[in-house]
Amino acid sequence: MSVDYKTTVFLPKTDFPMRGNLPTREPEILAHWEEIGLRKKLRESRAGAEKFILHDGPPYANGNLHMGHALNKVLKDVINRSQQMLGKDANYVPGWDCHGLPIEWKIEEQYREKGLDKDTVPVIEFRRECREFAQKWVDIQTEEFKRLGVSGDWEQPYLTMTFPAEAQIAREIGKFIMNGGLYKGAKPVMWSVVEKTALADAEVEYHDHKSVTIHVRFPVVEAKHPAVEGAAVVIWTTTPWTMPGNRAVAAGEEFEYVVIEVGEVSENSLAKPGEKLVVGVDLLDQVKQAAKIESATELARVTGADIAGSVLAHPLRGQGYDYDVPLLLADFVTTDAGTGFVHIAPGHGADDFVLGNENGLEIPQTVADDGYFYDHVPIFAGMHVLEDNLKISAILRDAGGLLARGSITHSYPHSWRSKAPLIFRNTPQWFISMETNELRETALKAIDETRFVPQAGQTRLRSMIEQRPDWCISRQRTWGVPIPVFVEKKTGEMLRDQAVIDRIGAIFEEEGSDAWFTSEPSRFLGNDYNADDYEQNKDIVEVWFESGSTHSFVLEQRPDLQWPADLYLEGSDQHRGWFHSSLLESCGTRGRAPYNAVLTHGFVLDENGRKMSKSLGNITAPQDVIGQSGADILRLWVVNSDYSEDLRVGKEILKHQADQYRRLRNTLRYLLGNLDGFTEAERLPVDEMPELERWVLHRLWELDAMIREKVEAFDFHALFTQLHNFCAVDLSAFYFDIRKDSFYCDRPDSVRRRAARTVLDEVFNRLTAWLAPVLCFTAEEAWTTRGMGAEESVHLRTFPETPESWRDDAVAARWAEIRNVRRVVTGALELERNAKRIGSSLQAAPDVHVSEAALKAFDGLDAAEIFITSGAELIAGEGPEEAFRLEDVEGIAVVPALADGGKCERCWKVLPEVVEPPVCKRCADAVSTLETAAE
RNA sequence: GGGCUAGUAGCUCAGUUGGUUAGAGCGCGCGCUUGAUAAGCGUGAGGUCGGAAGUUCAAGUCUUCCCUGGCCCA
Repeated sequence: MSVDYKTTVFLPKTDFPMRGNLPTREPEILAHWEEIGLRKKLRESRAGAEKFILHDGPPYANGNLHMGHALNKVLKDVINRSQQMLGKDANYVPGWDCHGLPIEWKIEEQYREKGLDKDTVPVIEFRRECREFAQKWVDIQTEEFKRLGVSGDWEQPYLTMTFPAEAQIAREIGKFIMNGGLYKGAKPVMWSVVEKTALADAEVEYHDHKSVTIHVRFPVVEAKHPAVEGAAVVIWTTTPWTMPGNRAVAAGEEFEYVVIEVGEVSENSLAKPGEKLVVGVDLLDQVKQAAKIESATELARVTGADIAGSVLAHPLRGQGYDYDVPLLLADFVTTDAGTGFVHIAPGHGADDFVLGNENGLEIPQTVADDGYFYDHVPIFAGMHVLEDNLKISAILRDAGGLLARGSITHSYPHSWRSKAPLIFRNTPQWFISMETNELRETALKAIDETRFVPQAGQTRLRSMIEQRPDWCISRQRTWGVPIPVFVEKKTGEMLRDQAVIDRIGAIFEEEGSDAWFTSEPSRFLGNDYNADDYEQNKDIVEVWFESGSTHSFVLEQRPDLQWPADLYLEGSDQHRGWFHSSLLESCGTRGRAPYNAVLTHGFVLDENGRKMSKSLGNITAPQDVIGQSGADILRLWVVNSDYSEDLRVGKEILKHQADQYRRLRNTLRYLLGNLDGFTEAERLPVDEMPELERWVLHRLWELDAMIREKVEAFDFHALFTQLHNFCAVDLSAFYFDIRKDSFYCDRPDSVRRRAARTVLDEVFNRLTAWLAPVLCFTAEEAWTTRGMGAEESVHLRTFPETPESWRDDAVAARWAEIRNVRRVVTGALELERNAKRIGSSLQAAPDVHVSEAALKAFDGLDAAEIFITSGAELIAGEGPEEAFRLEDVEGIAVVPALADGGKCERCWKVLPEVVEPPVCKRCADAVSTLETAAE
């Protein structure tokens, strides 16, 4: 009788498909989670457990997600999920940054398209539209984040524009009002004299503009170097109107300057024969040409360092400009154009302002908001900064200060709205002092007490805090939280009264900060003050202050969270941003950082390490990855990259993620297939297991320890590399391959098969849990496919405890030796295969010559089973000359031979016992139990 | 221009205090299996460690300079 033995073999059986089809399946899994209320169950399951709070840095609500968002949120999710698997209560509350300029622009843009003027729209109406715009993008991004598999409180996220948030932001500013940290100062900003408003950098357009240029003498009054005594330093500027604001001249420290005596000059030259001038060596020819100097004698050469500290006189000395003009050193001085000296007007340039501050210079207010000089400005009062430059240079000429006049057409900033040229103008602003209350010192101490991952973040943040100037928190804008300050008109003093701040907070809490613009000031001031005596500030606070305050209105105020956060996690640009502002805000109000640890990740680049940009056409969009491959593929990319540096992504890299995914998925599938029908009754105690199974348990023990360590270190790259190697090298290529025969052919009640299936069960339980934080969809699919255990979701589980007793270093060492021998055997068989002497390894029965030590490792083991051959002879000794050896494995020699006997039709082994019957004894026995069972 | 940071096989990454022929996984080529089959196993080929100079008995590892990127400033 002929039997189809294939039907008697226990082949893997599972509903878990080989192909993930993730773009379709993932949304189904999301819907399922929604249906069973997974989020609620998760929170309940961890009630009372130790909290792990990763405080979300709010993305800006004004567009679709890009890869940077995806990377950031997936990393956060992997960390939250893995902390959750450690048994902690990792409640994640996502948030959004809703105020600010980019949204204002969008709304203004819409107005322009409709032909409306922003200034004719009531503030409240404008703010309402901004709010709606932000809300729209919050909703869109919520859906996009959810689709990535990010688990969090999407029902109740935090938004910086909710009334309670706005109220708390105002109260936080109030703390700085009360503790004296907030003060009113001034700094130069881009200013449009047409619109009478400050402009942000992004609102500035550059167009060609023709400017009057002047070379001006600054006579040396006190020389630091004898060579410049009696000489005049020459500066060049394209903005004559800044001369009244001049307070210093800057030189380059290592630049070379030349002192000349003027010889002959052209007829209409303003230079005087015999006078001594100082200019940069490289620019001497240009200056001579501009000043129409025909000849000059070089008297000396000096460096910037030589003459620094000299004192100069303003060219209008004696006419109201009698102060000393110091000669300073600055690294922004160049020799590209001009004279090698830069005239410094601290109120009219960013560099000038910083240099002025560093050197304690006066920062004069010379220009009113309409572009006319203030009345208090000597000589120039009433003149216009853009229109009267010729007049200004004539005045300088008459005073003997002008060396030359010219004009230049150059790229110059203009307003994007009015297209009018802009000026840098010193304007009143609100600052938080870095020194009052020792804010800088407190912040630096807080940095030292914070854990940084990677460590380099600490240095970077530290050096920024060390160097940064006072924090300018005011913006002359509309969409944001107003700085809730009243200034007494008579004294110019700001009002410091906690009762007023409390009132403002209470009103904002109910009505939002719109109330600041709609209510009478008396409502906030109460009965103690006369509203007429006070000026209400209309500046809003910059958005970095708002997001820097999220810890106060999210962590402190939600009972399901706690302050400080365990972790802040953002891209490395946030050293200047959120990490920075949160630190300052919290140190200024609470004396310490709002976080215990800070993790930074790099930026997403294309496959060549270039920045992604539309013009390069190298953009990878998360929506496309999800649609084509699935969110789990994107999540896999995150952990397969080293986030401590910049990450690359592109077609080829994503293809590799899909390849790796397939290996993981098939490992799960093989486990499921061979665990079909496994019950507790089949489980075998560890001490009755073969050594191979005990080796697998040892590996699980090792991995368990590794995973817990890597999760705490947030090192998912190392974690996943090892996990993948375990699946590919230890399981698929080794353990599964060897035990395949047992799974398929042993009788179900055999010890060997029961042991192996018990181990598969342990592997499955751990692998699904270990993979779950990353492959959140696939792990769930595998877990629910098996449909066992009380938990309805893999995400409700914790990493299974692994008994210490599974550790067996002796077994590990022995099997390392065994695998070495095995490598030589497979190498020898490969030659046989190439020579067409064998195909399947089961056709072989090699003689393996081994050292005594190796022989001992095989003690009590079936070598043929491990080699997946039909037979194998282990022989102590060196073996014959012609035997196969591997260079890097000493003392192992293999002489291949064909297995002797017939091929068992069921298990395909070639055994002497298979002669008449078509199957071997083991298989005959196994088949008989099946027949018994069938009867 | 300044601060921080990176450049190791086609790809993602390891490479300990400088010390043998620089490793892994994936991909690729070839072979086997056809009972994990749009899977599985085996095996092989790939690197002047961004470049140059230097220190040293010895440099992927230390020093200097240069090139190419990235983030933040100016």
